[in-house]
Amino acid sequence: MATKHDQIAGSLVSDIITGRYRVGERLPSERDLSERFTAHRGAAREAMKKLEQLGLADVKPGGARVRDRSEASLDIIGHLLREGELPDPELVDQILLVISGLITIAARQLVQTQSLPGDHRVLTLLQSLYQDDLDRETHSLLRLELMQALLTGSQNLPLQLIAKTLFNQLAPSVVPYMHDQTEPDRLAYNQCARELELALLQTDPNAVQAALERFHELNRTTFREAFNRHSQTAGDTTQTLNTKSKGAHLP
Amino acid sequence: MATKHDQIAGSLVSDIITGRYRVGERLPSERDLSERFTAHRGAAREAMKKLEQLGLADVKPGGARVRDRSEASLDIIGHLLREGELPDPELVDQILLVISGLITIAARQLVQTQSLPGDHRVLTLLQSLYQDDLDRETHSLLRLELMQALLTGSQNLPLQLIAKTLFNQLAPSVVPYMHDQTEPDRLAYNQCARELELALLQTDPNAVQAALERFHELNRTTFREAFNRHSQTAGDTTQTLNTKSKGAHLP
DNA sequence: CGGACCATTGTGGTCAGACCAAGTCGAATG
DNA sequence: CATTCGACTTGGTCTGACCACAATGGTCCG
Repeated sequence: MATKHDQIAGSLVSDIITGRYRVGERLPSERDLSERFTAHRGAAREAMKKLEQLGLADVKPGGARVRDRSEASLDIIGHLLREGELPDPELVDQILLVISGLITIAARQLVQTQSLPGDHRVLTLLQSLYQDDLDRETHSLLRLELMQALLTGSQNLPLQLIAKTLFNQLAPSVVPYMHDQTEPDRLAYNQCARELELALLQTDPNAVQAALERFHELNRTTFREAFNRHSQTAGDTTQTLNTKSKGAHLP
Repeated sequence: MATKHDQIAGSLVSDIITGRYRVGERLPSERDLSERFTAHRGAAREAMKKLEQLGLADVKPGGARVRDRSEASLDIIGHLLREGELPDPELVDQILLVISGLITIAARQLVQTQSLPGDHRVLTLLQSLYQDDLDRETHSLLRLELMQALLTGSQNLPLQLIAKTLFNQLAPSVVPYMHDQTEPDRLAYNQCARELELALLQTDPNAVQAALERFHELNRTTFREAFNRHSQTAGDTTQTLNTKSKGAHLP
């Protein structure tokens, strides 16, 4: 069992995110909550603290009120993804779009600030991606490492922090569906790896961006396929949080 | 006077950010801190909570340890900017670069998902920017509103949250230097506003990006000038609380 | 009858002191 | 010398109380 304040916070976060409390509405008082959850007030207090930290509520003497979602912290993304039985595909797509964009920015900054040495991490990784004898998992990992390397190479701290935050929130909701993904299009990946390599060596930001755009499009479709396959088989799960039966008998 | 836990947290954050504690090193215990600041342990506890929330420390039974900066939350940016007597120009530049990139992503998504009606907020704002009889401040505000409108128009929640977070952290450290900025290059702005308008109406993502790139470059230089001017005249500010003397009287 | 004023009440904010479980670290032991 | 074990420290939680401030509703005055 989670701690008391985690229970309370989780319940409140869920209630707010799903819109059971309207924006501006008053939240229950700490004393109310502590009674309802048979906890001491400190627990309720910590829960409210968490809500405030997430930017979901505005807590001050006299009462706590619900904030607009657009005023929230980036950390609510994880909760939004976790809310339904399946992550909202549109939200996932938006996140992927942003991550792609961030990586592109990083890559552009990478080539614009310095001409990278031939043994730069990014180039090494790209060459590894050429190999034809990689299994799917290794290929996935290398792609991830490549993105990570581009971000690190940018030397742009805010950029790295944003990307890490986004990724950390996305990963837990998405990894379960990635295990048996379809075979990626190696040919396309190889081609686009070569493009990227060339663009990097020529320090041409626009070419880098173009190559990355293709790369991200590949990733996106690869992911979409795996995800869609799962969302089809999850059509009739009406349970809340336990005993997920994925009765899959499609034609 | 700030609250006790704010004092403690501020002190610790500053110490960590400036590197007075090395990564992995143990932080003082809550009981130590509460004694040193003549505060209740709860205050020290809340301070540690804040450190954990900022991702600066890893606090668990047995002791709290300093985390690597790359593991931190995006919210440390504000503290990093606030740390010196003047914000680190390089960091500011990185942030501006990221914000620019985010807005570009937003604009691309805006034109790719829907052809916008002629009376869309963004277009209205662009037309306002044409006018020649705007004073500097109005022009600034309109530019800000334009960026805001692009972000909102993207309908991309993660994107909006990130941009808002970044901007909110940057603003307080930067606004003081923006009041008497130099006159912006109206001609260039107007030209690039027209470009952007055309690109938006044609729903051409690449043209939108190109126009925005020019726009951001203008903003960046406008800002840089104002900022540089101040960093020159800030040689002899010896207030604050430690009377930092920075010699620096170059030709 | 309407509006300004004020005390009561409830709220979050803080404090004090205690106990518990988990981690730390050094001493005793094989 | 390596391992184990136990005392000690640390954060985590709980209890209960007091404080300052905001909200609320009633009262009083115009």
